[in-house]
Amino acid sequence: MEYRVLPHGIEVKASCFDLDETLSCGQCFRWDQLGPGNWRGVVSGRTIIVRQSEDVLLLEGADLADFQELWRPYFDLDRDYNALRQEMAEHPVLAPIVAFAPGIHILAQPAWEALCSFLISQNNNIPRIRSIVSRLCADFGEPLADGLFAFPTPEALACVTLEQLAPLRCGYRAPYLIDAARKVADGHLDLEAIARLPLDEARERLRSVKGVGPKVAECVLLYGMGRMDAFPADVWIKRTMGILFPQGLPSCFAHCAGLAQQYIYHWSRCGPGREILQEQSS
DNA sequence: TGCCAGGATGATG
DNA sequence: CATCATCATGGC
Repeated sequence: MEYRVLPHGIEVKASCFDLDETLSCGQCFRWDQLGPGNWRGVVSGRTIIVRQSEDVLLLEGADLADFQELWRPYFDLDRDYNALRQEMAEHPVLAPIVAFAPGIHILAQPAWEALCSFLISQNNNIPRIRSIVSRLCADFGEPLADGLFAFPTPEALACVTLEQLAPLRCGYRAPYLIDAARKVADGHLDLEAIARLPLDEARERLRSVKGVGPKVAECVLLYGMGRMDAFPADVWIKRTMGILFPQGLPSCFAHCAGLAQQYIYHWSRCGPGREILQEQSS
C-alpha cells in the first residue's frame, strides 16, 4: 500500500479495494454516496469525503495524522486482500460469490457505534437502519460542520429516557440502546477489553447486553472489534446463509470467515444469489 | 392487506 | 434442545 501527502488530502494506492462495494454492502450505515466512487462519512467524530478512481483513493481534507491513526486502519488498508481473495477464488462455491464484489474490505468501525448500529439492525431493513442511526446522531451526537453529527457517546445515551428516544422510531429496540449505553458508561462493559478477549469469551460478554443475540454479537466482533474470525463458518454460513459447501469449507474460513460471510451476504442480497437461493429453498 | 427486513426474547413441547 | 408468537416500524 503506497500513499502520499497532498495539499488537499491523502492519496492512497489500494489494490483489491472498491469503495462503492465496501460502503454499500451492508456493513456500515453512516456513509452517503455523493456519486460513483464518491462518498461522505463521519467516523470517530471526523468528517471526510473519499473519492476513488481506478485503484487510487483520495481522502479529501485528511492530514497525515488522520490517515495513520484513523483512515488507514478504518479502511483496513494494510491487509493483503489480494491473497485472501485469491484463496477464496479457488473454491468452487465461493468463487462466483467473491467475483460478484471482489473489492470489499471489512471496515474497522468504532466498537460502540457498531454495537448500536447492529442492535438497531435486528429484524430491520438497511434504509430504515440508516435513517434511525442518522436521527440518533442528530438528536444526541455532537454537531460537526456541514450539518453532520458525531456518533453519540455512551455517556450521552446513558441518561436518555425512552420518551426522548421515541422520535427515533426504532420501536422495541430503544431499551436495548439504553441498556447498552448504561453498561458501557458505568464500566460494566469495557468494549476495548472485550475486543482483546478470546473469541468465545468476547461473545459471552457481548451477549450480556439486552438485544444482543448470536447475530448481533458476531457483527460487533467483526465490524467493531476487528475479529476477522467472527461468524464461525461451520455453524453460521451453512445454517443461516443457506449456502451449502459439498466439497467442505475452504481453508480461508479459518482466518477470515467474517470476510467470506460479508461476501456471501452481499451476493445473496444484491447479486445472483437472490434467485439461486430462492430456487434452492423452493 | 399482508409480508418482509442484517433477530432476540420468553414461553412452551 | 427445537419451535413459536411476539415485539415496532415503514416500504412495498
